[in-house]
Amino acid sequence: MDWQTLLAKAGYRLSEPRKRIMKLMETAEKPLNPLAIHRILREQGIHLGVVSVYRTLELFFALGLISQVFQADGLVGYLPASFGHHHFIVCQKCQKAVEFSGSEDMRELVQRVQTETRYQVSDHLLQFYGLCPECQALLEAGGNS
Amino acid sequence: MDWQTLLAKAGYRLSEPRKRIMKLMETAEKPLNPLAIHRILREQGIHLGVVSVYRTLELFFALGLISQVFQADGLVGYLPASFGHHHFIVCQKCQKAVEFSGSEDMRELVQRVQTETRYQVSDHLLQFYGLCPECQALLEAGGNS
DNA sequence: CTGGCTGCAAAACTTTTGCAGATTG
DNA sequence: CAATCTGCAAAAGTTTTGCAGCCAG
Repeated sequence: MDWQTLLAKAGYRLSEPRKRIMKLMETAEKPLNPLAIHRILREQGIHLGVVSVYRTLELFFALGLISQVFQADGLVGYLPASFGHHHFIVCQKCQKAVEFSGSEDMRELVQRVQTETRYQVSDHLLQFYGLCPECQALLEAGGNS
Repeated sequence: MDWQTLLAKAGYRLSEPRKRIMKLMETAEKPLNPLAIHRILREQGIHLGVVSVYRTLELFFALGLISQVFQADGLVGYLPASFGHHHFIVCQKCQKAVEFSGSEDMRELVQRVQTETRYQVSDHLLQFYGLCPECQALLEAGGNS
């Protein structure tokens, strides 16, 4: 089911601002926060109220259309969410992020942590930080700055 | 090496506000953000400028004395950091958090992700959310609200 | 003593709220 | 058309900056 259908089924309208924001999110490679989205759209000549950006992101997030990503510097951004668990790896140089699949590998760890801490684990947050292929190549090519 | 020595070696002074804040952090069970720390200390009759709290936390974090914790609702708080990698499990009911050890179990996963994404992994963020023993007991006792 | 540190005030920035008017279904 | 949605304005909340005076080493 595409997001427009999902939105409609949940009783929401397909407005122009929502279309614009989703279109941007769909192509986003880096985590975007509300003000960044507002700024980028404005640079493209699309002027939305900041408030609408906040409200739209809140809605999309509640509907599970986008995920929150925690950046190494503590800021929080959004990225489009595919289904299932959402784990991202973020490039520390260019911020480009991609999703990777699978929390299957974590079952053992979850077991161990439950035994060790006596907490009952119900969810987890897992992100990796590193270098994307492009930035690795740049560094190897000698762009060592 | 204790934090006071570490602070001194790094060329910083051991001021009263810093002592107060570290004393609070050392006993913190839940992630605390700057304003919360300011509020708690004020409730204890200790009045610091909000600014000092921000600057002190920034310093402690830079020195690795405290860690950032990402809460399920997207807010960021601080907790004391023991050494090595800092992984926390946070209670979704009372926010109490404890550290758990070991990223050894993640080696395989890191390998797989590196192959899958072609990113070079250098760091990771791993947190669990769940129920602490106390909150589990409360729920079982019938406090099902 | 003296350079770093605190805390005030104020500015800058981010996020939320209330409401009139535009827009979607 | 009617209810939802947008966007402005303004408020509320958070974080940063500048600076005078204080204090740890």
